[in-house]
Amino acid sequence: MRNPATATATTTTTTRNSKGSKTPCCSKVGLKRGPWTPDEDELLATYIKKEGEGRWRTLPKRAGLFRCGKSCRLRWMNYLRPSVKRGQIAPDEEDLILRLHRLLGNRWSLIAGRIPGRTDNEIKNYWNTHLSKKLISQGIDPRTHKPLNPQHSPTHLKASSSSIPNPGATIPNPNISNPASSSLEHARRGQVMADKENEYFQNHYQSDDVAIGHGFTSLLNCDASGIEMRNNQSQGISNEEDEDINYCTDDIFSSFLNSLINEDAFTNQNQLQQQQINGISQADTLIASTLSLSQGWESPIISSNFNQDPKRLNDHLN
DNA sequence: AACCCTGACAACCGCACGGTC
DNA sequence: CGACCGTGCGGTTGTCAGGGT
Repeated sequence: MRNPATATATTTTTTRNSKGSKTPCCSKVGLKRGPWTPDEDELLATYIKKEGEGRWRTLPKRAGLFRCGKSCRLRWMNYLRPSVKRGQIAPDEEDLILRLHRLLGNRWSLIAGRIPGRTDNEIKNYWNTHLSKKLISQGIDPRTHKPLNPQHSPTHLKASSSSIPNPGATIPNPNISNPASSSLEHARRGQVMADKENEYFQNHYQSDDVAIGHGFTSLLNCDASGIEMRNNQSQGISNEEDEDINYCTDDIFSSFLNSLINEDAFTNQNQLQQQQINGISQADTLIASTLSLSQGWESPIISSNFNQDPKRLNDHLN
């Protein structure tokens, strides 16, 4: 429970992040919190249409709003932006969210980027309120997308599926050992994924050892707003790295994700469950391995191409 | 009518990271 | 090199509407 008193605190409070910098927050004197009024929305939307986005910290003052910059940005990004699609999540969107979550985990911004008009916040909320419960009711762990009942799971899946589901769980730290990461199974999963990555990138690049090494991680670096993100990220990096990031076009990102999303195994949940009961399938291994990339397990092809430097890989994944 | 409970989702918070000075 | 700024992300909390008692 948040203490209501903090909303009307009479002292200016700031917190410090790990780098020691001040992080202004909405608890500053005189700043309004809580739901936005139509008038505030109008002020914000009008100002941004006229002056453009950015400089969020000073925007409220310039726009005549008594809100913190973060609050303004959030309101614009999640609600006021013209491109934001309101209304019920369609069945096909729901299906896509499920597939992407299986691939990417709680990378809401990445997931949102694949669903036009939907924001990360909206998808996150929808997941927590609808989809996670739906999966649980189907006996599926929403975090791992594996059967909840350990009795029905293959031995090698028990470790990750026997826990109580926690939809809001933090993505595991790659540095913290994962049961799967220390096993032969991990090695096998990694090799399958490595083969799949190799196959994919060999089909899409002429220079294997260069492209493979950077391709997948570049893809994960891409976001919905791929172009914008590239523009931002490419600033201040070397030419060589810039060239690598240029591999990360929207087309490549799309086609690779689509190639994973459209795997037959994704299309039938019961079929997938049966495969898991009978024994791990290649598609399942691919899913697990792909998921592992976003959740901290290690893929040999990735690490080998990052000079055995998990930190660098992790940096790219994050 | 009043109260309680629950679900949905908007909003907030802490943190991380890249860039700039 | 360190301090600070701007921004984005994921997790958590607050608010409110609607239904049940």
